[in-house]
Amino acid sequence: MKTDSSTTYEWIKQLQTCGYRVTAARQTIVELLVSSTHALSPIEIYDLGRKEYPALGLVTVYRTLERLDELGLIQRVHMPDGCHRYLRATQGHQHLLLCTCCGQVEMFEGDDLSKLTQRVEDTTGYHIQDHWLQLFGLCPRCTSQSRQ
Amino acid sequence: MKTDSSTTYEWIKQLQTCGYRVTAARQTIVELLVSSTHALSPIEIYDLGRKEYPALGLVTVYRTLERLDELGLIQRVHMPDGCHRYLRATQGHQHLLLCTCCGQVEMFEGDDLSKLTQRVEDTTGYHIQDHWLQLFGLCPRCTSQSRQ
DNA sequence: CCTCATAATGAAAATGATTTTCATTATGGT
DNA sequence: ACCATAATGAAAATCATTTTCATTATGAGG
Ligand SMILES: [Mn+2]
Ligand SMILES: [Mn+2]
Ligand SMILES: [Zn+2]
Ligand SMILES: [Zn+2]
Repeated sequence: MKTDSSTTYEWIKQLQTCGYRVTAARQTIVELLVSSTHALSPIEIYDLGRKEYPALGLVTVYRTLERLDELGLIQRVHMPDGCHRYLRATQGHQHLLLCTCCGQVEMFEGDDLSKLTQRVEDTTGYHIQDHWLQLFGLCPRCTSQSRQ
Repeated sequence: MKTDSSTTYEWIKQLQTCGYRVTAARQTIVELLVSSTHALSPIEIYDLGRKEYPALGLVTVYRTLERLDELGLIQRVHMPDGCHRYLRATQGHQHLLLCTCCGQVEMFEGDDLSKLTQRVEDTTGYHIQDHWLQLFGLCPRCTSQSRQ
């Protein structure tokens, strides 16, 4: 089982391997993303990050998110309001399930959209490159709370 | 076959039925949305609309889109950059297929995500309420152009 | 048709997220 | 230690969207 700190170390090492420098700002941001159970907005990362490293700038948060996204270490979550949040990427093809109440994010895999994709290609003549699939619902905790 | 103008009339009538007033701004915006083959951004609607009706304000575009969305006459398209576009809603449950090159939007139906949804509910304990599914690809025209 | 309450509008300002600019600082190869 | 330059943070700019507010236009009722 991978601990958060070993993952943090690996991410930093990957940044280094790609020629990026290791900085306090990046370490702070990486630690937050590695250990968070829900998708973080840039502002959240900024606010949480400054508790650890008060000099952190919001712009650096955006720039670091860009790098980590390039390296495939995090993934973007599209929120209904159009803003973005970011989440540790997992290995393999996965999709997201968001709690509409508390924001908790769960991943799931095993969608097989190939039949659907094939049929849509045949019907429309499009050449399909990518897909977005996100599910929305209530997490177990919010479900039981709303039932009262 | 429904003509654009009869659809425009119906939308206006629906607004009226719901107690909204019929105005030049709303007629202009409705006409554009009814006849467009691709998803329009608020700014596009504003720019196109002012050709018809120069006094049109961008705020009114936003407000009218809100109304039409409430009535289920249009649907929101989530773009990769986080901005929104709007498109005539179709009857029944449909999804979008966007050309990543020219922005053309195609609708398709017949996704059956119920098995997937059920499995994810069983696995995660979430109570799933909704889903987003969008496909991205190249439309036939853009496919042939990019092949040269 | 005329009146009038008020829904709707557009201009301007405010907001909030994200990006750009730029002078300063910190990293890491030498 | 030195130094080229990658990275940073502050401030300003940009862009989409929302709020505020004074003015205008709609449509119900007379
Ligand atoms: Mn998938
Ligand atoms: Mn569906
Ligand atoms: Zn929840
Ligand atoms: Zn195209």
